[in-house]
Amino acid sequence: MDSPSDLFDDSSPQIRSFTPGLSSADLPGVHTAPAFRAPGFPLIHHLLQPGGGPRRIGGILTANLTTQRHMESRSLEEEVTVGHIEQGMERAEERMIVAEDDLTEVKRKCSDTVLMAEWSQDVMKVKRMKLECRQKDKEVEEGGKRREGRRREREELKEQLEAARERLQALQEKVWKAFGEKSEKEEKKRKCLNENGCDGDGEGDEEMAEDEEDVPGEMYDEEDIDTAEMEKESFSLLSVSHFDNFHKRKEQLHKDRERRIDKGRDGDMEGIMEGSRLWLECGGLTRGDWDGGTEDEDDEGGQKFAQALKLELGSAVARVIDRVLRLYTEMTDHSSPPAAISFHPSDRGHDGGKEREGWMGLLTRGRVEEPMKEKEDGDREQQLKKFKNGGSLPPGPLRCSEQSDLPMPLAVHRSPDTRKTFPLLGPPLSTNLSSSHPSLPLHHPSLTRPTPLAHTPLLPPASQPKETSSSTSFHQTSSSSSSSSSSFPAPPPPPPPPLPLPLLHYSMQQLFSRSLHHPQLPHLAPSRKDYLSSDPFLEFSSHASFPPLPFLGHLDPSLTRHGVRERERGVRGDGSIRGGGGMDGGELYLTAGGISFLSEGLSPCHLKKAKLMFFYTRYPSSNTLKTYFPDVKFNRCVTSQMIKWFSNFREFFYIQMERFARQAVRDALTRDGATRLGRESQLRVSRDTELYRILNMHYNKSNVYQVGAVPERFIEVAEVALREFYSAIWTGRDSDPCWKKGIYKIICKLDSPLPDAFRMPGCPVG
DNA sequence: CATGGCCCTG
DNA sequence: CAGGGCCATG
Repeated sequence: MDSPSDLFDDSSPQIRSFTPGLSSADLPGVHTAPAFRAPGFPLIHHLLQPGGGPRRIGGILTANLTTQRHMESRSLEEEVTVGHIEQGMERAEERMIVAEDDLTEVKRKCSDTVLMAEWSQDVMKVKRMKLECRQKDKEVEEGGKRREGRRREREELKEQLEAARERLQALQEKVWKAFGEKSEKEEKKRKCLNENGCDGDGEGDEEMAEDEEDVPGEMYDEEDIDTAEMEKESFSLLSVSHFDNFHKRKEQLHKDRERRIDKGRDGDMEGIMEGSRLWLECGGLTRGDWDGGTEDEDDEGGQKFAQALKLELGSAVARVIDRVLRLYTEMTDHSSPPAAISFHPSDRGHDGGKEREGWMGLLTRGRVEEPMKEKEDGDREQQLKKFKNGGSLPPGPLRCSEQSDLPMPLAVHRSPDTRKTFPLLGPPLSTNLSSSHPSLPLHHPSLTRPTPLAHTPLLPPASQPKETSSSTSFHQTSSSSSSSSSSFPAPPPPPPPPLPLPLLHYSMQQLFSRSLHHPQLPHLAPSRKDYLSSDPFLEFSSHASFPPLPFLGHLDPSLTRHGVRERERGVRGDGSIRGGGGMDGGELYLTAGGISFLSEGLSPCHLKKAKLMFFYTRYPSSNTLKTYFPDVKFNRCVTSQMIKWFSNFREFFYIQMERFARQAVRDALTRDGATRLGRESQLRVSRDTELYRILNMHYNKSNVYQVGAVPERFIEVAEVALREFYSAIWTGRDSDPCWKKGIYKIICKLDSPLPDAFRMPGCPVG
């Protein structure tokens, strides 16, 4: 039960426990309300400073008592969600289990079985307590007598907290009995020396110092990191010996510290985040604890573990309390239902962390996609609901109305009072595809027009597409028509298709993000699934070999969220350790702060993705690129490189067009008898032509899109280009030095909106 | 200054 | 075929 692998299982329930009820439609105000706590509210972060606990034996006790006082002074009159406390307790328990594991390791060295047994017993007790708590929660929730129930809840919770605290203290004592051969003071002195700035007994000073560096600035951040760290920690527990692990951590610690020193004091938030990260990074070990050298590991290992343990316990309890408090403050701030507030990363869409980060991202980079996406979901769902209920809008293609309703998908971070918006409907470029080219059938799924037009000949003057041609090149593929609602919540009851499983191997990133816990993504909100039903990419997903593209980007914005965070922090190459080298070329980055998915540079993966994107857009704006490469840290260089990519793509494209056009002209000239027919056939770009083969080879080398999956639209565009080239050459316009410009102009208007799936960070498997 | 196109190179 | 350099354009 308490095997290390259970840690994962143990932690997943709490992820699930709150997410399902969190569909944004149910909580209209959630994503609008600033969920992060009101600025200036002190909470008890100062109690949470990690150094405080381990450095003095009474640390935790002090913290707890202070916390208690704090709680009582606030009197906690507002309702408190049992669930959150439970969550906190679970986490505390997790921590304890981790600690327990550590202890097991130590135990093996110290062979103190008795203590171990006691410890296990205690842990079990806590567990049991937790279970009871959970049961009570359910009872209480179902009871419906909110008011009384809450009051009682609070009482019970308080009691339980007390009990937990006491238990933790007891545990502490036991641990210290076992490992505290050295006196606390000695330990402290030693550490002070290591820290080289502390005047022996100055607890206050120490606390202050710790406050500056290690206090988690935002619980949300801490939580996020915490989870990641837990995972990492647990992971490492499985594979690496503790001491190895600790040494690694130590190294990272050093790096971290260096970086922090480098960065100096600019950016309080960064510092804070770093601090909390640092803390968690070393699994609760205080900085400097491991500076002592490596020889006497076994000797001091016990002590250190005890310290780590103590820290873990202390922080866990403190966190629980802080959670409660935070919850309390939030309850007073907004009247949203308790369930709406969750501190688990998995609902980051509705928690303050996400929101904050979104905003931070906004502030720092002006990127709005990430925060928007969250809202989009809600909006989509709302809209869906609206359709179901009111049915005021006609089902089916609604792009025009949408667009009128939605001025600029990505332009502005809309104010919280979200109107119905559908930013996902398409990238900004979609406007290019207005009916300014009436002669060109706009076949792209998301380019549906108010009235379905019959297919019009591609080439205005000379050539009419023949039946065969239209059957191959122009046939409205079932997919394109069926997904005509591509970027829109489709007709009223769209049965959410089953989530494609292969999703997971789209990129290792997913594996590492949350799939670790639940590969099946059971917490998917329905609104998210709607993407699947309405996304043109379904077309491709249905192909066996097409790994269902990156819906996870939406499903699990934590990826991009990490990206935002890293972005905020301005991670440099030196700060990140390139990890997961063999992972499909993905952008898995191990930074000091955890796994990050933000790529500093561009990988072959990105190139592949860009090529696939070329099927849709030949002239992506830099904004589009930024939108659809959320895992790329865009700087001038990267941006221009990517632009350059597309420039190269175009170049190749046009070269081929010209080549084939010239060939066609030659053919036409040589076999003038069959001119007409020959020319017609030459100017086709159906899927069985050489030109198509070449293009596909180039942009879809690994056949991520199976044959036939390449967007029809692209073939049309290619055909247009080919014919333009042909006619230009035929009429001798190519003598003009810039004869291609006109063609470019035409082609650039034929860009299609990119499927939402491309928003996913990562790499298309192919 | 950003961007795109073209030419050229390795 | 990716990318660098150069130039034109806006």
